[in-house]
Formats: sequence, C-alpha cells, structure tokens
Amino acid sequence: MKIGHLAKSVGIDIQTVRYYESQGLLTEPNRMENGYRDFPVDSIKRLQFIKKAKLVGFTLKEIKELLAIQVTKDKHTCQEVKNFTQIKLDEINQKIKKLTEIESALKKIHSLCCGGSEKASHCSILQALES
Amino acid sequence: MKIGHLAKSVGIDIQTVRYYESQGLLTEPNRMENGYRDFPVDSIKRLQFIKKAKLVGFTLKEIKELLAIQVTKDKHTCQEVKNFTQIKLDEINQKIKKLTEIESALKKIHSLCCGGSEKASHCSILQALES
DNA sequence: ATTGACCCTATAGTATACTTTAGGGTTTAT
DNA sequence: ATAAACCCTAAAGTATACTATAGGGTCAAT
Ligand SMILES: [Zn+2]
Ligand SMILES: [Zn+2]
Ligand SMILES: [Zn+2]
Ligand SMILES: [Zn+2]
Repeated sequence: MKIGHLAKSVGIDIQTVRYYESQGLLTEPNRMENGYRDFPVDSIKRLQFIKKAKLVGFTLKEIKELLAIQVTKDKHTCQEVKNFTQIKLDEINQKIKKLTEIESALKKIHSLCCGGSEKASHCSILQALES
Repeated sequence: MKIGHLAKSVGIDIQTVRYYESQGLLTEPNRMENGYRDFPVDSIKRLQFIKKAKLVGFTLKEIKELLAIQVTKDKHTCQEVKNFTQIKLDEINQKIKKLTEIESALKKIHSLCCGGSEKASHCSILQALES
C-alpha cells in the first residue's frame, strides 16, 4: 500500500505519515523497486490507533509507549495498561476542575459588569478568583 | 520583591518570570538602584493565575487576554467587557466540554480493563484503541 | 511525448513556551 | 577580601508536532 493511499484512508497528511515513521511510531515499511514505501495493511489500524489516542490527549511519546505495549502485549500486564490510563484520567480531571474555577471567576466578572453605575474599578479576574 | 523571591514563592523559574515579562504577561516592574527588578506583591497572584490557566490548556496569548479583563469604568464600556467575557466564557465552556468528552471516552475504556496482573494480550483498553 | 498525479530525500521553517549559555555586575556572609 | 549567592542582558538552543520547500524521480493517460 502506497503512502498516499494509506494517508487518505486514515485521513491524515502524507507528510505526517512520514513524520510518524521518522519518530518510530510506524515500523519501517518495505520499499518497492522504485523506492516507494509499501505499507502493510495493518498500518491503517496503527495510524487509527495513533489518531484516536491523540484525540484523547496522549502525546506522541506516550502513544509510542502505548504502541510498544500493544505490540508486546504478552510481556505486559493489564495493570500496567490500566495505570497508564488512570494517570491520564487524573490529569484530565485536574484540568476540568481548574477550568471550572476559572469559569466561575469569569462568570462573576461577567455578571458584575452589567450593573452600570456601581463602582467596579478594581474588579479583575484575579480578584474574582480570590473569593 | 526581587525576582528570585517571586519565582520561588510561585514555584517557577526565574527565567520564566523574565520571559513572561517580555511577553507582556507581567507589567514591567520598577527597578531598584542597582537595576534589579522590584516586583509588587500581587505579582505572585498574577503568576499563580498564569500557572493555573496554563495547566488547563490556555496559551500565553489567551492568558494575556484573560488578564487584561478589568472592569474599569474609565477604560472600557460595560458593553465591551461584557462581550469579551462572554466570548471567553464560551471558549472555556468549549474546553470543558471537550475535556469532558475525552474524559468519558477514556473512562469507558479504562473501566473495561480488568487491571489484573495477567498478560495484556486480552486487554480491552488496547482493543478499544485498536478498533 | 508530455502533462499531471504521485513518490522520494533532505532541509528549513513555524509556533509555542521555555531553557541554556555567555559574559557580566552586585550583595552578603565569613 | 573573597566566595557564594544573587542579579542583569542578549542570544542561542530545545522540545513538540508538524508544515513547507527545493530539487528530483516515477507512473498512467492522452
Ligand atoms: Zn461594566
Ligand atoms: Zn455593566
Ligand atoms: Zn485484563
Ligand atoms: Zn486490560
């Protein structure tokens, strides 16, 4: 399977495929006589895996680690894999919590600002966050 | 307050403080006779806000805008501030929504995994990412 | 035979957000 | 007085994740 076909069927850029290969996220494909890359069919799955994992907030480095676990499944335990996602889950929940704090601070400013004539001269996002 | 003290009390690097100043996230501090920066006390709050906002995925540019929101009657009209905070609120809610989606997707696959010490060949997290 | 679509490598560029280095001057404690 | 600890600027380097460019070869169709 040529790179263009692969890229298209996954919905990413050709350059990105080559980039992923260069970063070790795809194993080096065979070459055809003319030098073109000849990807095995399951590269599609692998790229879809990468895409999905990226979508849920994994970095390429992390994805590489995940892929390494994936290809040597019998050398790793469910516990390892589960720990990995647990850490990510914790991170995401932390983020949601902080965002909610910022949101309510902003909301406060937002509602403060429609009263018109009252003194609001010192109101900033920093002060709104304090209380 | 000297830069080292400030940096330490917020838990970031001195260089980073100077970088933020250079990017306009901190207002230019006064200088002491010897040329050392003399930060006002509330720089701590400002930096803590930056830290928090960064953690939840705001870029420095966005943080700069957030910090610039001040309900100052003499500088902005109520309309302006209100419009701006509304836009930012929408952005934040978008972020929360996205993160929540990612969280539930991750949670779902996370809960499928047995987490046991057996080999990950059957691991449902990996299967879920594959499919 | 030539156009257009495809493939190749290597290198450089982009954006964000630092971090490090080089080469200094200043303060504080012993 | 001298060493450790602190401060300064300016510029270069790093990491992430691409994206673009230059310069060229290959393939299918008209
Ligand atoms: Zn107002
Ligand atoms: Zn108002
Ligand atoms: Zn299991
Ligand atoms: Zn499992």
